[in-house]
Amino acid sequence: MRNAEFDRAQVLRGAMAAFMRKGYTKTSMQDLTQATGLHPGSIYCAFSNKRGLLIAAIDQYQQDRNEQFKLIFSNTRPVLNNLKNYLDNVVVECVSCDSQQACLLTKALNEIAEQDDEIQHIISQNLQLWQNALTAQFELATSQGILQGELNSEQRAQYLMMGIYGLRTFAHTHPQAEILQQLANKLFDDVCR
Amino acid sequence: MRNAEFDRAQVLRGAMAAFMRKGYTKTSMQDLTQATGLHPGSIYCAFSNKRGLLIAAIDQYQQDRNEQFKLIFSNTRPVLNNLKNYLDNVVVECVSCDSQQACLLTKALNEIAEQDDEIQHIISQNLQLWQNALTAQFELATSQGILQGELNSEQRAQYLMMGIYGLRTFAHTHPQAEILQQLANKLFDDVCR
DNA sequence: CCCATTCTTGAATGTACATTCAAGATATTA
DNA sequence: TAATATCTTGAATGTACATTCAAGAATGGG
Repeated sequence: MRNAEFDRAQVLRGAMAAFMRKGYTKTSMQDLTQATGLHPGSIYCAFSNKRGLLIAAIDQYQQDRNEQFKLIFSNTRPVLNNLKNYLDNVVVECVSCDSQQACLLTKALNEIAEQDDEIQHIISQNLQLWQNALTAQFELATSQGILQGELNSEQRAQYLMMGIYGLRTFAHTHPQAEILQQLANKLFDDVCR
Repeated sequence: MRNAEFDRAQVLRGAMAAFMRKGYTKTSMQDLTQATGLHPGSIYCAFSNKRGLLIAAIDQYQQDRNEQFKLIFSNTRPVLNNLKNYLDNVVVECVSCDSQQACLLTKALNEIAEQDDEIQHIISQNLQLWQNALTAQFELATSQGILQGELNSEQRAQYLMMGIYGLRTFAHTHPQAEILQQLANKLFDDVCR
C-alpha cells in the first residue's frame, strides 16, 4: 500500500562508504544512520540488523564493481591493454588514500576472517567470481596467441589477485604514486610472463 | 619495594594472540584479561589502557619476529636459499589457518589504517625496518653477483613485501598449501628476476 | 619481625552501543 | 474522501564495554 521512500542502492552505497572508512566493528549504528540517511528503525526494518546491512552492502558493492569491470573490458581493444588499464585503476584508487576507494571485500575479509563463517563465505564467493572474470580475460588473450609461457590462465588470475591484495596493503605504508605504479608495472609484466 | 609478578613478554604474547584472533576493536578487555592472565587493574597499571597494550604488543611482536629473522638469515648458506626459506615459512603460516600465525602488523595496519595516526606510524616504521632487512639481503646477493637484472635491492624488497601481504590475504580465500606454495614460488622467481 | 611501599584484585562506574517499539505520517485503494 | 495498510520516527531499553578505585595481599628493607 505504500513504497519505501529511500533509494536502496544509494542507501547501500552510503553504508559501504561507512564500513570502508572505519571497518565493520568500529562503525556504529549512529554512523550508519548518518551515512545512509535512514533512521535506526528503517534500517532494522529493511536489513534486519547491522550485519544484514553489511551483507546487503557487500552485494551492492559487487554489483557496482561488476558494472565497472564490464566498462573496462567490454570493448574491442587488445585484452592486455584492458588488463593493464584495470590494474592502473587499482593504483589510482590506492594513491588517493581515500578510504572510500578501498575494496570493501578485502577490507571485510581481513577484519572478519575466521569470525563469521557466513560472511566469509559470501566474500570468498564474490572474490572468486572476480577471479573467474580475470581468468576468462587471460584465457581470451591466450587463445589469441598473445600470452605464452608455463602458467595457465587460472594461475595468472590468482597471481594478479594476490598482487592486487598486496598492493592495497602496501599502499597504507607507501602511498606514493611512483612506487605503487612501479610495483604494478612489474606485477603486470610478471603475470603476463 | 616489590616487583611485578608477571612476565611482561609472556603477557604481551598472550595479548598479541588475542589481537590477532579477533582484531583490535573486537577484542574486549575481558578477552585480554583471559589472554594475559592479568586483572583489568594490572593491565591499566602496566599499559595505561587497551590501546597501550596494543602498542606494547606490537613492540614485543617486532622483537620476536626479529629473533626469528636472525635465525633464518644468520648462517653461511647462500642468501637466496635463506630468502626462499623465509618465504616458504610465510606459506606454512598461511596454510595453518591459525589466526595466531597471522601477522599482527598487517592485521592491525588493515584495521586501523587512517584511524589512529600514531599507531599507523608505529606499524609503518616496523614494517619499514622489516623491508630494510630484506633490502640488505638482496644487496648482499647482488654484491655476490648472484642477482642481476634491472631492479635494485629496494625495489626487490618492496615487491616481496607486497607479495607477502597479498599471499596472507589470498590465503583467507584459498588456504590450500599447493596453491599458496605455487604462488610463493613464482613470487620468489619474479623477485629475483 | 614489623613497617612502608608497591602490586593485585575484582566489583563498581559510567558510557556507548545495537536493537526495539509504539506513536505518528503518508500513500494507495475503493 | 475515508479507510487501511505500510512506512517513518526517534526516544527508550537493556547489554556489553573500557576504565576506575579502594581494599587487601605480598614483598623487601630495617
